Amino acid sequence: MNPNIHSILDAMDAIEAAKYLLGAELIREIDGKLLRVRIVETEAYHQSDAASHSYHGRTPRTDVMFGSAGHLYVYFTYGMHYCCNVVVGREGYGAAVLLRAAEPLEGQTHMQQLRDKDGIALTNGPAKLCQALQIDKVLNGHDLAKNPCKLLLRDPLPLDQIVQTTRIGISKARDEPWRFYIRDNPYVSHT
DNA sequence: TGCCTGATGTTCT
DNA sequence: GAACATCAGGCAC
Repeated sequence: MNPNIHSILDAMDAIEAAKYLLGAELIREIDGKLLRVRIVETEAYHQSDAASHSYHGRTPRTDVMFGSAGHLYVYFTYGMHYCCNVVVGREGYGAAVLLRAAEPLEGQTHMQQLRDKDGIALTNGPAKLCQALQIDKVLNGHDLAKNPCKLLLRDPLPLDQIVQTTRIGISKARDEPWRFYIRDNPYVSHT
């Protein structure tokens, strides 16, 4: 049974949650096919973070980020890519954890078809992950306790398996060490 | 291996 | 009208 992800994530700030989500599984169901991945890389974003979408306040776009924890915040970027975040923290505070990379556990064949790629390139980047799991704006605001996209929390990883570094792919607040990944995992996008 | 660039939509100023 | 939490392909070294 999936524990209540809403109450667990509601009680965490983005940084705690970014660490906690490492090792968690994302289960996506598409046309009866099951795709399952293990999250291996995350980034924390919150309201007092200049690189966060919520930094400039609540707008129609960032609305779900300010909503209740345990929901999916999907946004479109660079004209061609989606990225997905897990909303965390209490309602009314704009915080989320960007899912940057994951390790396929089940349904690789279907992911290959969606991505037209194979191997590491399947899910080793935020937009790649979304493509492999067919996550787009339709799922923006989706409740991760429900099908067709569920978050399955796992026991927190031992701290010596988690690497904490500065974030990548952004221009603001580059120096904040709010990126986390699982040590020695080949699917981590950049080390 | 590593830099540079093009593709391209949505949001906010 | 510019910025953007990106990716993949091309070319130089």
